[in-house]
Amino acid sequence: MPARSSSTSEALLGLLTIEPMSGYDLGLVIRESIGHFWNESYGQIYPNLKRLAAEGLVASKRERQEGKPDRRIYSITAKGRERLAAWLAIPPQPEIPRNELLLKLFFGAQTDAEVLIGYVQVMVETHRALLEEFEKTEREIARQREYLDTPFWKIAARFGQIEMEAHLRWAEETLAQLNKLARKRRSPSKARTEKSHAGK
Amino acid sequence: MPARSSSTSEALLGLLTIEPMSGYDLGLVIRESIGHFWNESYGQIYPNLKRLAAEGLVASKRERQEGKPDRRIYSITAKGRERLAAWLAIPPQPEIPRNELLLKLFFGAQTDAEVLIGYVQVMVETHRALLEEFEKTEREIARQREYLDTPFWKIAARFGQIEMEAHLRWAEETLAQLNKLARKRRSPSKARTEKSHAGK
DNA sequence: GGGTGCATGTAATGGGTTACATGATTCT
DNA sequence: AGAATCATGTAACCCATTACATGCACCC
Repeated sequence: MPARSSSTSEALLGLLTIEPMSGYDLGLVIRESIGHFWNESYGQIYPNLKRLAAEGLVASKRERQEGKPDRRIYSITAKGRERLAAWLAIPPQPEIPRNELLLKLFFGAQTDAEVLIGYVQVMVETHRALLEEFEKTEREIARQREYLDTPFWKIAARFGQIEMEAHLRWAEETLAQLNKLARKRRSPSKARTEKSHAGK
Repeated sequence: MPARSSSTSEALLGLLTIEPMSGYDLGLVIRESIGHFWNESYGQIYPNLKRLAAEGLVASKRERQEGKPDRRIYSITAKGRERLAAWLAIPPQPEIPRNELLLKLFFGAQTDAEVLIGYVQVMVETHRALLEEFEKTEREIARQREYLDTPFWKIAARFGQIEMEAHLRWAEETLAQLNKLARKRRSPSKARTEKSHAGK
């Protein structure tokens, strides 16, 4: 999506500071750690690891396993840590969001309020589940013995919590609004059927 | 980014229900209406309009202007409205966010807390400005004579407000945390220099 | 004369998801 | 025998940003 530069390889380097891992592991770890604010597919992970290895930013060794296929374990090198540090020193780029729910709501006059209510209700369910996940993550981090990384992981989990709580509050407010609109449209009492076009 | 389907053309169709517009106008309108949750560049707008016209979803006519170049004004057709309605009936896809600030914070143990504090402070400033923008947008919508679209625009503006407020609360909490960490690291009292690696 | 705004486009580039391909082993 | 999990990878596709190209008119 960005015409220049993405932080995919830096995300991989960062995860490898926690522990040496295989590409497969990285995929799993991403999903259950940074997955809520940073995603990577295997189609990105494997080619990126190859490139990182070619640049000497990670080292790899084959590991034999019993009853399972061989794994290629990657670990970050000193050079890789330098690259990660350099990346951390660059101010983060603001994200350009693409929120399809909001887009559909913005054009909500072009459809039935009932449909929109359904979308918001689905969102409430998923965000409630996400909130619980973030809370669980925070408790797990708190339970662990504290080391250098934990305060930062907590900060990320807190972001998710606070944002989900805010979204749920908005959803409640929005559902009330949409219900009012649905009622109004169903009862054409003094309802003026205004043009939806602003016209000239 | 999505391998299949994006809502770019539907966003354009939706905006054309408000008023017939040129591609140039669409770019401007996007920035000042849906720009906070949906962006399109001219490199997307113009080719998409062409495709929409070829499919008969929009009609175009050239408009001569004095002192300015000609404009090609697009308006949505009946077929275009059908397409938009069909799209609105499909549940919105959840967005996969990519938040670089959170990613850098997650790996915060690999750099100085001072640097991270700077990033969060910049975020506070920009989000405060955004909050004001959303509030201004809401006031403007409220001031306008109400028609079919306004309640939905308000809903979108409220989302921005509530989210920005939440982010600012998180930022305050996070700055307090980071300051504690910075102080702790500066004074190596009984500070155990634990390994940042989880090891095996 | 040169910068800025209006206006429409195209091309290069790069990134990301999905789908496909392969193959071993364990469980049912 | 067949499904599921572990594991690594490639290729097709598509989409989005950026940069480039063009040209007119107005203002300083």
